[in-house]
Amino acid sequence: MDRFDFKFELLHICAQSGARLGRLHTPHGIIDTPCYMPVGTQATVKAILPRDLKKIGASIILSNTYHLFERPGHALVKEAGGLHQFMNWDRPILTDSGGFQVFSLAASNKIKEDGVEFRSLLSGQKYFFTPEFVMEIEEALGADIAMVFDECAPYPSEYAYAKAAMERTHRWAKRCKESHTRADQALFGIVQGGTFRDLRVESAKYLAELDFPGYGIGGLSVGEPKPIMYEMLEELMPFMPATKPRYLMGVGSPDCLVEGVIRGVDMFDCVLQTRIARNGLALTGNGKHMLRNAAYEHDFSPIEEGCDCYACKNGFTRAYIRHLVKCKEILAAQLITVHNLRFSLRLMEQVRAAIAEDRLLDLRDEWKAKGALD
RNA sequence: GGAUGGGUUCCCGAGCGGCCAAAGGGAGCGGACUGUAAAUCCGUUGUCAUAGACUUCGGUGGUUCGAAUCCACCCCCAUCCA
Repeated sequence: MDRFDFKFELLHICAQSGARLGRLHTPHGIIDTPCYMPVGTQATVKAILPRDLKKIGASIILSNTYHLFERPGHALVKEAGGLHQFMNWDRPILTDSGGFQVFSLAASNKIKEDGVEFRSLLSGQKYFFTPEFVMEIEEALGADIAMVFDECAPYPSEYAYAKAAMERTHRWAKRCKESHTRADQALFGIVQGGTFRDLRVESAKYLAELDFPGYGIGGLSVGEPKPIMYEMLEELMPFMPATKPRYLMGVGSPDCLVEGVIRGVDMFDCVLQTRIARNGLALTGNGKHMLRNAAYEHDFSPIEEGCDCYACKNGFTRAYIRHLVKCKEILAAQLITVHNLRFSLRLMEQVRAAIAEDRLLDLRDEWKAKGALD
């Protein structure tokens, strides 16, 4: 494809909260921000059809470089015509770089200056990921947005280590940028720096200079208390280019989504919604409901009164879903997944509307009072 | 009627003199889950209770310092033989 202009329109800033309302243009469509991106690690958002993802308003989904590299292999995805065609999803896709896997599977990996040596947990095979190789994979996958290969320091980390990981991430970001060739794919840099303010600021500044079309904020929500994550966001945000989208990686729960938006985040992704769905936990406007629990045995109301998801609109009751969960029926995962995703996407729709009306803090407080953010 | 194998805590099922309130599953109950090694994982499940105490292994007796475990009789169940 020809060069694509990944224009990010900053439409409005909430007078009450400072939250940003925007619109990101990609080859496969426009994304209204702030947005929540459902995660489809293995080229599928678990337990839901692409058709239904579209229906509930998912404008972009995530997939994973590391997983697809291992299975089925990026060459195969390329042979299929790219990830969109392979998984039958014609809206935007963002691929994570595998940097998080380096961190989350650290026991079996060696981090070196040039890249990371992986011992695959799937096959036992050894691989060596360099920034250049990751770019090759991500280009073969062909997502609208690719992430640079980064190193995500765990929490807690020593200052020296967080600094070293951040600096390595910076060098890798530069190398990613230099080796990235697809003009129809945006490459986002990733801010690191652990839980250290000065590092976060330094990282934001450094990456801003590299001039990426968008920026991930990585290494947060990795076990640190929420106030620390919020503080880091507040510290680094003034140094993020205002005209570029900001993507808080791996976040989050309803409360983190709202608090993130208030602190200037434009994009989020999180596996929580789909994972807890498969474990019987539903998100609602008055808090989480563990539908497996005996409390719902005779509860013939929908997961959430007034919800417009397929499960809630079509007579699927809590009692029935509890039955399905207890029987480990696949339909339980499907129904709760569609609900949790719709809940989160609707939450973001409402957040966007509130930004436009300069009342996001009011909305946050209303939700808090109702328990929606518990 | 005879032979053999069995009857264990909600269920299945180990245990075969003390380390047994009794392995392991299942089921039940509860919890966790935030760039997905996750339709996963963890806890709990006799009673009262802090410790600790008390009642359990078909029934009744017995042997023993001590029995789910050994003995006797009885009651059930399964298979086979008449």
